[in-house]
Amino acid sequence: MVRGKESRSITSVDVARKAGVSQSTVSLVFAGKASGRVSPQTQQEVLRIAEEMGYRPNTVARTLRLGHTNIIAFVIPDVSNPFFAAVLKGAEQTARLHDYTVILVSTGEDQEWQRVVMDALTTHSIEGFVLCAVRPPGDMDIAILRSRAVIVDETWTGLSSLSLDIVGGTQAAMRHLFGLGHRQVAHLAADVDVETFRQRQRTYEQELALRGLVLEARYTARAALNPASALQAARKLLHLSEPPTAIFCDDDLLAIGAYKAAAELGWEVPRQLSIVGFGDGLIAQTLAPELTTVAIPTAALGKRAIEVLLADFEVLEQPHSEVISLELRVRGSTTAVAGNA
Amino acid sequence: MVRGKESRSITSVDVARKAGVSQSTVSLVFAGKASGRVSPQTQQEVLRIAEEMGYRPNTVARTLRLGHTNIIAFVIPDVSNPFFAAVLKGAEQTARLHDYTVILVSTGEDQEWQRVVMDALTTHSIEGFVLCAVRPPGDMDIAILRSRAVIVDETWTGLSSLSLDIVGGTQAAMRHLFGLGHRQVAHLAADVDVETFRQRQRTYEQELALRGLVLEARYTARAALNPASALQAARKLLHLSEPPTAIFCDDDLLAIGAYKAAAELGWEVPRQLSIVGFGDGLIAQTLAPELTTVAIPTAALGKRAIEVLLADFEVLEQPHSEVISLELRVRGSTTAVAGNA
DNA sequence: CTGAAAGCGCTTACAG
DNA sequence: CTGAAAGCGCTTACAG
Repeated sequence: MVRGKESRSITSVDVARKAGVSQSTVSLVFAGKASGRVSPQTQQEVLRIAEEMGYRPNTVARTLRLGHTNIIAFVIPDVSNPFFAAVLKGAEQTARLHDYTVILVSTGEDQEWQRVVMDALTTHSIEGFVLCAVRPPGDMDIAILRSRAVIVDETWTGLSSLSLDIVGGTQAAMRHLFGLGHRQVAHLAADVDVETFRQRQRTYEQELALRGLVLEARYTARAALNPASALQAARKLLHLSEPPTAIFCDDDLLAIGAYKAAAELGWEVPRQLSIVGFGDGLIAQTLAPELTTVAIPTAALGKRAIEVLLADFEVLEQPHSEVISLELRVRGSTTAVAGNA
Repeated sequence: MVRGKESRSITSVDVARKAGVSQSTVSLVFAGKASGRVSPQTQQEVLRIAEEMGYRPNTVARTLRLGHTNIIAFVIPDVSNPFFAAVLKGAEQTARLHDYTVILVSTGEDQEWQRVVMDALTTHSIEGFVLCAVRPPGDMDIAILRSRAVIVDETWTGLSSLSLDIVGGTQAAMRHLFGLGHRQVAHLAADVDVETFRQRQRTYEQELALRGLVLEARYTARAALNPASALQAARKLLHLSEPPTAIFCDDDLLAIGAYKAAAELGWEVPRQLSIVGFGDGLIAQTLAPELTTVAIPTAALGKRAIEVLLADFEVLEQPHSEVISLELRVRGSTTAVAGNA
């Protein structure tokens, strides 16, 4: 394994020699296919010797022979976003139950992850993909991914998908604010080009229209998914001549910026500014007051992603699509509109 | 790769046949060892045909032949702790530069990760390990890990390590509080049995002793590394008959609980309670006021871990040990002691 | 400059 | 119940 020092490791041949049986016999014992084919005594003996010698089957050889690994790549745009960690956690547990290992591939900002994934894929070392809020690279042949990938929080023609009911979640958030009397509702939008965020934007606009409210361009501010960028964008909103009484944030991460901007101006949340987030992870609990937010069932999402993927491995039917509904969790960051407007 | 449908994939033999050359030639071209051994025209031709057929070398076969993978496992106790995500990010970038892939192994609460790691290791599918705040399982033969693993934020006999100057960091935090006049400094401790936290505890105690302050058992509260547990523990501290004027938290995650407990009592941070954390990730910026905390250079840590590991692969010398110093970042959560005591 | 062949360590019919 | 042997797809001396 390690360069430099070739401490050749123990193989089934070594064990066989020492146990005085054939290599096939050792192999059968370790593959769990020995019952009825190898006598119990022989099995015992083989296991004992193997243990003694510290033998462990080489999975690389096994994979080459069998033609499939047991590795699923979990592809996300950014490891430092806690949302993905939470989904991964669910995925990993479920995968482990089915004897699969999940590896994390973080694409980062560079679009170059295509290379990584293409390689991994076509290189036969990865069996399936969970694409979490990332799309396949544009120039990729989708046929190669078919029934080997499930896309989460996105959709893609030809791939199984697990989408979130972003529309429903956004509606719940907006209606909650409207119900509290807010009419000047701003949108702190994620400046990321994926469908999940475009849906929030569209629904935000539709909800305003449904209430007969005008959509004002200056009420939408865009920010990258980090607190610093969110703060800058939120500042712009709060410094408007007629500032919003509530902000709908595309992600809890962005809500951090809204809290900070409010604090800078000495505004009290929620009395002078109501804030709604999207996600409901650690951040929502960390903020004070705790954040009213659209909860995404992350662990369940990860679990389901693996289940769908494994099902896809078995049958080559149509891609499977599933929508997961979202609930608004009302906490301390929203209240009835006051005299701020 | 995928069960069910054996869409046999294209191999070097297929390419060779179509290109009218031998399989060896194709192999040499793709291994980048063709120059001077295969004519440029032939190379061109092979590449063209391969491209046309969608050929991609099978890395599993390559690994079996070569005897080493290019996979490093990054082992952490909990994916949902943002600290690890940050370290991983640094590790991943560096590994990629050296053509290694990092996979994430999260051990979870169960100690059963030993099985996972042992398997992975002895199974020849993983080349090296970064153990991040986890120790090798007790019953593991360390020889097998030697020069294949680097341990971060921990130490272990026989393994290269990257430790943090926890003592220095804790001293800086305590001295900062003492300098502000605090004498009743509580310790919100992580209830996790790893050296990094034991060091904080010891240093906390030593610093008190150095100032001639008595160590009061009730001033130390233990909590699991999540906000809910931290809140419970922090409550205990604040409800003491003589509550602390400052709390030193073993981790930023625990500081969340301290903020919450203070908020419950209507105490203002830092005026009525100073709080110091440990970590300095997203959480420190999310809390309001922003958290004074001991900063751990996560990205640099991840980067260095990979570098040390790769160096270990090359030479079989003594394990390498390195200590990374920590800086206190003073922010808004600490101030001079008031009349609260 | 090019090819035939051995071998990495397994799994699995096939024959006894 | 057990073994000899082919083959997964590469890499790399070795021979020409």
